[in-house]
Amino acid sequence: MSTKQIGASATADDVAELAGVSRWTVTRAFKKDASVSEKSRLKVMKAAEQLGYAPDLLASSLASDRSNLVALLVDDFSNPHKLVMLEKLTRLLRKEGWDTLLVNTLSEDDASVALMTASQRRVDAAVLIGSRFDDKGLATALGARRLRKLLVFARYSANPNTISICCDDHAAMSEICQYVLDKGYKRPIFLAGPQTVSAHVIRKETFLKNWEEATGRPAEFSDVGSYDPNAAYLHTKDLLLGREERDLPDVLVCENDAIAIGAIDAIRFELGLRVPQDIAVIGFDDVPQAQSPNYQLTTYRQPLDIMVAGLVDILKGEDRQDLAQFQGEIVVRNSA
Amino acid sequence: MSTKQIGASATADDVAELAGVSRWTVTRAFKKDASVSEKSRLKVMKAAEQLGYAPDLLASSLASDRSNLVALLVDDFSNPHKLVMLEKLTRLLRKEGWDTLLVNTLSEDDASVALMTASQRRVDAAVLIGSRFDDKGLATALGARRLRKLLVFARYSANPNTISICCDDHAAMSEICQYVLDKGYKRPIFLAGPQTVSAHVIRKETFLKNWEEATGRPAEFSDVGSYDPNAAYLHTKDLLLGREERDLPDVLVCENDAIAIGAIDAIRFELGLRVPQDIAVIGFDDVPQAQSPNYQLTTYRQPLDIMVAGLVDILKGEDRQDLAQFQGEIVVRNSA
DNA sequence: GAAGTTTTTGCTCGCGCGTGCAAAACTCTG
DNA sequence: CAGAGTTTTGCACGCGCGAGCAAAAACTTC
Repeated sequence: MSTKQIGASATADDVAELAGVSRWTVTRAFKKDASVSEKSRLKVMKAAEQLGYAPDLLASSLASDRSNLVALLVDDFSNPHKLVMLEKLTRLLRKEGWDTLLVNTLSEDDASVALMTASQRRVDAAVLIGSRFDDKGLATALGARRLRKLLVFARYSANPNTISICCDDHAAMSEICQYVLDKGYKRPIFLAGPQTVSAHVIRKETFLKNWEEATGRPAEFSDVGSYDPNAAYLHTKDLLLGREERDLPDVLVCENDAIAIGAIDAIRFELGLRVPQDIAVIGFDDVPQAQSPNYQLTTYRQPLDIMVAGLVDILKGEDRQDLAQFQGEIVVRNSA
Repeated sequence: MSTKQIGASATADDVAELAGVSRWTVTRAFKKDASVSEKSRLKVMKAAEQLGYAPDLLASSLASDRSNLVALLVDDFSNPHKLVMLEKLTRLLRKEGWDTLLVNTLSEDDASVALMTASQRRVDAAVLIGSRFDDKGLATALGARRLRKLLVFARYSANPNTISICCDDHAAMSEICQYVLDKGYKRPIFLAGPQTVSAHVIRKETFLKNWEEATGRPAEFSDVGSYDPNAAYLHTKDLLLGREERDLPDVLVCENDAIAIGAIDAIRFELGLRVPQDIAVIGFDDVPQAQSPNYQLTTYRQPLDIMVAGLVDILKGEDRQDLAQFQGEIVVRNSA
């Protein structure tokens, strides 16, 4: 029957014929814990090798209703931390047998469309890695779709249909606040990112609240429009340039490293001041740049590897309830 | 027939039944240039809306033998330029109707396995974006597989089965060399990345050759093991620390920005020298960091947007022969 | 309004594989 | 070597949709 064309891809039928077994034996030979005799498995493998056969994952997904595909939705590529996360996620996922669909959420209101795209590919799960994803929008998008699992990575989501994998921002920021107090800083400014999403408010609110409780005075804050270092540079310049010395902060507590790095540049090159002697800076994430001697950024490191492993557990169907409470650690360098 | 479960995904059959048309009319209503009457298209869309239907791309791919999927193979996530490329690629691809499979090439010899993975998903094309992909390995991997197209992005490949989309490295580096000569630098060192892949040698060879032709003296060079800024930092330190002043270079010409940035840090923080007054630095890529006032890196900008558009043309089946000759431009900042 | 032309609709067959069951082949015991 | 237990193999059916053709419907024209 199967008159193979040269270069055409072989199917399980072709392999079966060549190996002298049934198609289903071929299928089983390629499945991990399937019941095949060693003898026929070898026959199959030899034939498959000859024909250059590999199972068609499309057909397999369709038939089995499991795609072994995970969609990663990313809405912000200016934060260098994204690259670190992408690396760790794609690495472990692939090791564990999942392929990764990378979906660039093109604009603010594109998340639900992107989610739809993913569901049309029958992904086993969609993972949101972003700053602008809005809980409300997600609830809608999740509606009647056949999205098996919706995860939010590295940030908390209150959406009940969603699984958050993130560290305990409240605890983390409390720790940072305590560090700032211990170091004796008096006039902090909190530099927050876009505050459109409720979850992002946690770090800011925590810092402001803890600071006020500890000192009796409110702390100043300011919202940068994005997590882009260059944007943070301009924002910090606008915020601080021209201030009297007594109105300047002695420490900038930043929602993350992307902001912190831009802020450091602005302090040095726009204000002509020194970090940390004149103004100290604290970040969050511990991006690769943070260890550059240029920045030596004191920051907070999330346990990314463990978090990714937790994500994989969820994909495997394990029931984990401890995924929104990971503890990281302050990495003390020279910037504060 | 179709007793739909709540929350279960609707199929074209369900929609057809509800809309009172045949399944194929439903299919057509969702296809761009298909012939459907406006009347039935509306009926279909209304029914689809009610049921939350969207075509199953898996089944569609299987039946049509077109997946609208492109695999991006990335083997090096430490170079920040990768994030820029990923953003631009995923953005345009999605706009044009392709989804993106991001494959992390885990180790040196994993490229062909990764390629296999992609082909099992029936991707319409696989795009290599990396530093370590080896032409020879690719030739093998490409063997009898059903990879429709294999592209190499942002670097040249001599593999005949492969389409390179890159700028003219020879011309670019000649331009840089001329700039270095014009500025009157006398003792350059070329800092190259991993030189395992023949294509990477182009920039280095071009610079060394042009320099020697112009000055009659050979230029020094050194190979950094990777495109990681932190690695480049250490390498530069080892290379230059302890040299007599007359043995120090007056300019470092770097294969790309990742290396250049690490080099600048090393010059400042290990040698205690100034950029560009003591040692100038030139990069390649124009990563976002290059414009930081900290670095103000003079570098070479590739026309990424046009290159990505070229890639899309290829995917669309257009025949373009001009894809390995893109011209970029030197971006002069303060570092050289 | 008949005949011709164009648009729209329906349908058969197949894409490549997995599920779940039943038949077949083996293995073991007394 | 019969009978019971175990492993291995084969198969009918379906996953959801698309290509390509033929039938039906809608328009034109005179």
